[in-house]
Amino acid sequence: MQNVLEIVTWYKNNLRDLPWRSTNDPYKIWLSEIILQQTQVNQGLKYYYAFIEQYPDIQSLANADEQEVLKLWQGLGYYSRARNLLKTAKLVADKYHGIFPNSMEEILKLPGIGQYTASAILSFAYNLPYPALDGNVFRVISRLYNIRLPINEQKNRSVFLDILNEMIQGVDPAQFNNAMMELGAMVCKPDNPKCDICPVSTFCQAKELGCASQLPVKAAKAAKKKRYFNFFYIKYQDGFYLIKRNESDIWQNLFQLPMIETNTEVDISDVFTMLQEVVQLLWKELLVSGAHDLCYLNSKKHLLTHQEINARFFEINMKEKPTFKLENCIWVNADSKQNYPLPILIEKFLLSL
DNA sequence: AAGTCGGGGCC
DNA sequence: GGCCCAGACTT
Repeated sequence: MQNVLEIVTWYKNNLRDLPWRSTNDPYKIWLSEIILQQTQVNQGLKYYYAFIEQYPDIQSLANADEQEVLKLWQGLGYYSRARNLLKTAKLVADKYHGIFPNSMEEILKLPGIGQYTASAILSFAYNLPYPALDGNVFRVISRLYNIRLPINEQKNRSVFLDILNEMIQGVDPAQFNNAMMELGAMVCKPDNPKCDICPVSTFCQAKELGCASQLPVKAAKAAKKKRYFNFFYIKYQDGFYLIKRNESDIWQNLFQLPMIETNTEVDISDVFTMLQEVVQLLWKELLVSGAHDLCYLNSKKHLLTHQEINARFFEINMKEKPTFKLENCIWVNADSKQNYPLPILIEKFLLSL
């Protein structure tokens, strides 16, 4: 295909001199690919040098301990990459005699290596014709061929791979993959693509249609759900009740004020209904379950995740006829940036009394 | 299929 | 402030 030749030729004349491009040592290729997952080249470069210096080959890495590796990884983010790096080093050292496997089937079994990284290693280290489909390549292909299928939907992946498998025929696989990513990183950028210097602008359908900036398409993420946690501060004698959360949700196993969750903001007229449910919950805990999950504060820290939690507290005095007072209700809006631990939510409420 | 893991660069 | 980056993994 003509556009492939243009891209590869452009790459040969304009490539950045990056250390992992002047080797086909599978260890160095693999290391660079792990470091560069979701990481820009400029950010990953110094970590690559540090790792190569500290661990010049896979055996030396396999002998390292996890804390040492994590220390070297510090600041890069996505720390499971570092843990998987060590796991794979040990695996390759032990089960593959220190030689990186060279088949798709074997390489995909290694921790931290998915479809992209497997293809990258197989092409860069062993020159096998597997197209590497990363964020750059998704963008280049979607623009070149005006493909408006969302790139974050798994079912569309094969559309891109089919095209790439055609393109990679007859050219050097390593150069092809490098060229596509380099084009995406340096020219066909997310914002302000440099179409004026692009070697394939005359082949590009997005360029022709003037819609490059709108590609690639990503399916909208589902709207964040709001959850409404209606807490009841139920006084009894000198104390009040806490009840344990289950383990399949946020704040796993933490104790909290008895609570009814709703998916909309409750009307004050619903409070009595909720209160009846809460009292049933408490009685069930007290009488049926033997109060295993009742009644004291657990200080373990579990942080709020991405969901937006709206917490409302109702003060109930069980000595009298159950009542609530509006002036004793407070709202706590905890968003993902604030990361309120549950104990702090409860504390805020108790301090406000 | 959706959620999670991060720090940095860019608009 | 939102999106993106040489994605993989768990639920």
